[in-house]
Amino acid sequence: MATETPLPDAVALQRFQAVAEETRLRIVRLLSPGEMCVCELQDELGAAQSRLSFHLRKLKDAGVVADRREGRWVYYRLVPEALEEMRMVLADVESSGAWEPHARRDGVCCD
Amino acid sequence: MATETPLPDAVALQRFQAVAEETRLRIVRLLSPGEMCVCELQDELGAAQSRLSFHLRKLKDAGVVADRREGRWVYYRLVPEALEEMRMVLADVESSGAWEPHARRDGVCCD
DNA sequence: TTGACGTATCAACACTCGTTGATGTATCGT
DNA sequence: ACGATACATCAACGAGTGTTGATACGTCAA
Repeated sequence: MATETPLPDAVALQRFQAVAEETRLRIVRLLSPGEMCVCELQDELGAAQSRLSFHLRKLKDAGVVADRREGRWVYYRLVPEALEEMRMVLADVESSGAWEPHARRDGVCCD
Repeated sequence: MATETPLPDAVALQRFQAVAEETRLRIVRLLSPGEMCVCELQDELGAAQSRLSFHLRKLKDAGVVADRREGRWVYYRLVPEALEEMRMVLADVESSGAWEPHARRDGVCCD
């Protein structure tokens, strides 16, 4: 396998995609106070088990949540680093701009 | 506080959805230093015109960008408030957790 | 007016994504 | 061993989303 450029955006993009869905954003908010097992989330969301499992996998693949098995139960928790990284992406975009109107060379924009 | 509706509000969700796409995330980053007209973005992205227009509309509908017409050209710029709001959503989720392992009543999690 | 240019919108298609129901896997209690 | 529970995975379907090419709209210059 050739060294494919890791495309630093790819990870961030996947994380935004993970959060950009109603059920998954609700899951993230539910996990905010602390970890929960799947059955608890199931109660809170009123979602079918396979549906919930599908979304939890999306979040896990994106690194937004992590899981831990304890006996029969699997507990999910947030990964603060992932959320922090997303915030930094947004902060970078926000801060690098001078927000001056049309700070371009004068003349036409298209040649 | 009777705020028993931590449901992800539609606006924040729409904004995350707007950013959670490769082309649109690139657009947001390109607009970071300042506004750009569509043809400039077209050059930078190498995207077809109708495709770019489609994505710009998504971003605009979500309130992530705003546009301004100047003669024949339309300039797009970021809306800092929208980005700030997204950051706050993430910050709220991050801060409200004590990150203590399994801070639940002991016993089973599911009755 | 005419034509050229920049941008938006539309219809059709293709593809991705979320949902559902069934089946599979791991752990526990008896 | 067995059955029950908690969770994951799979296949099929439907719905949503992005792409493409054509067309429409608005602005400017001649």
